[in-house]
Amino acid sequence: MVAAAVRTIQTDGIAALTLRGVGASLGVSRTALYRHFADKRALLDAVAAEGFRTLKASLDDAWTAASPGPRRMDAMGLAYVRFALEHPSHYRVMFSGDGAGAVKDDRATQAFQVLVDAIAAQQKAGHMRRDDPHQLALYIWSVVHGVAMLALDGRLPPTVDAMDLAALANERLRTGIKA
Amino acid sequence: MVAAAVRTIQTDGIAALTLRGVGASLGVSRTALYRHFADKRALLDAVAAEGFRTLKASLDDAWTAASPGPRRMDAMGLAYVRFALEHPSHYRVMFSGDGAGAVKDDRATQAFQVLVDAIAAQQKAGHMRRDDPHQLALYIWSVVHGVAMLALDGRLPPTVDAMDLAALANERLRTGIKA
DNA sequence: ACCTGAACACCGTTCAAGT
DNA sequence: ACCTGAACACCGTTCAAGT
Repeated sequence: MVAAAVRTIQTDGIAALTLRGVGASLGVSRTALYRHFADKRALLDAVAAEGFRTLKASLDDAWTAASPGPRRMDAMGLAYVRFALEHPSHYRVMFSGDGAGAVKDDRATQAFQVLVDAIAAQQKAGHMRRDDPHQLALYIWSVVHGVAMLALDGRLPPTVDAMDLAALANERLRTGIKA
Repeated sequence: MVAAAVRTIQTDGIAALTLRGVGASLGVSRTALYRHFADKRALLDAVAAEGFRTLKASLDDAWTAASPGPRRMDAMGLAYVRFALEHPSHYRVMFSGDGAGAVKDDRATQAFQVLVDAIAAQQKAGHMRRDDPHQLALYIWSVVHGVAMLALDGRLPPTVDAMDLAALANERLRTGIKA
């Protein structure tokens, strides 16, 4: 069900996500979805939860794979933007604003925690200034989220590659918060 | 008409913006709007254009009022985030994704140019590293846009003040791009 | 020129009813 | 337990018709 929803969002955009459509693509009545989800929001929350789960995994992998050193966090920053570019439908739903469901927030917090932990590690290793890790994490999150959203909303000039901007952003970001 | 649309978006959110509602709040039939706007998108484009116009004015004012020096750009960064917080309905519509209308892009480019010009000025004054101003502008835009979007989407912890985060972001941002 | 009412093809959601 | 069809209260949009 969630998979079917993601599929339609991917091909036709989030606005085209309709319970009737999801039902039809599953060969089932529209109202049948109400046996599994309270309403449309609940379906979207499930999509968002799945998104935050795979985002967390991506960040974890990037951090683990990166070799230690002052540039280690760059890998996570790039992985974040890459996730948004490769899963635009998930990403859009994850930050669709409105209200924040409980599940959604839970998963989001876990993904955020990966960032906070990485910051603490870099500080301990003497690679990053010892500001409050939570505040620093919010700042870093803002940077990569900003790059991701501008790219997804088609706000970057056609000549600019989103991942190039992400690389530049990570470079400047690191310079600004180094120890 | 645009004012009526903005009013409803402000009170009830962008999803509740309905042509019938706008018409009713103007004491006019829903279909009457089609004499003035091609469709709903055109109405939203008009809202976005108005938003970009006032954003440009805010940035201009902030830059003009700020005293020269290495910290001069901070005023613009804070003004940007403040605009988003004070005009959330406009801001949401301005970056609602989908497709980019021509008018919308025109105004957006003008607002963006204020940033590019400010960067060039800071570079000339020896306060900022001489990277390509356009790339630098996209980076700075990403930072403030990220802060604004996280704040508007309720993604910041309740304990965190959005303007405080904006101030921290500007501080780290400046450190990362200083000459 | 500007507005109206009816109509069309959609929505999400509810509910009685089926197996 | 799971699904269905009809129904309700909405949408955006079109169009013939009014002044």
